[in-house]
Amino acid sequence: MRRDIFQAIADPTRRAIIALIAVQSMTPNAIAENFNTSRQSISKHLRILSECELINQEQQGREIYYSLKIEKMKEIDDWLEQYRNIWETRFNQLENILSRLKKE
Amino acid sequence: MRRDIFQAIADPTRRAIIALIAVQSMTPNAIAENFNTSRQSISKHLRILSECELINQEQQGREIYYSLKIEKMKEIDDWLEQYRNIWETRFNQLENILSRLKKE
DNA sequence: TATTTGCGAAACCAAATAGTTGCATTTATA
DNA sequence: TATAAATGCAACTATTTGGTTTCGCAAATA
Repeated sequence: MRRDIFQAIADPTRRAIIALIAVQSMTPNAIAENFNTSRQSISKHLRILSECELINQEQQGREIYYSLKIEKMKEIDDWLEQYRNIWETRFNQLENILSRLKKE
Repeated sequence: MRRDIFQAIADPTRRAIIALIAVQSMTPNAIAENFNTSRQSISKHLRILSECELINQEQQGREIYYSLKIEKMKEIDDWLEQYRNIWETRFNQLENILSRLKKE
């Protein structure tokens, strides 16, 4: 069973959940209100996000507040780093070509 | 059928293919040599990457050279932007707290 | 020309996924 | 105390996924 951050963000519903709880912690019910799917399916997504260590949960009485572990999102950023180098190099090369063309 | 860049990078084999062809364009056979899976399964991954518009292909005789559309990777970076703001803010807040503690 | 090579596509299969329904448990409230 | 609300979990289902095997086609080569 693959359980990494790339798996976590592959599903559009999970990306939407991430966007919601990035702003403020929310209960499963409150999250589910934003989708036209059942509360249980949201709970399953939350479990997956939890297994990927992408979210925190805090029990408050009978409610559980979920929030985003923002630092985990940085892992994607780290992975992207190698490609960012490539596209910036290409962009600079393009700039050089353009400025050379301009001079001629 | 979901076919977006997040789907594309969800699979570890596809991430490895992306890493390979980011450096230089390669044929399916050459790519497959780097994995212990069949050429056909690599071809299927290439088709998915193609449907996500993540790769270019260039026919050369009977060989097809695949390369990464690096600018497409930037889409992930754009999506990350919103979260980058959050984690940088939090980091700055932490820094402020630390420097205040230091002064006291 | 006959054979080999590189490739994509189709048919098939097992496992994973996303969703549902139906519980059980704990906490709040009438 | 009885009931309602918030939640997680298990069982089940349909669909998707990643892989294999087999095939056909076009290009290279003997």
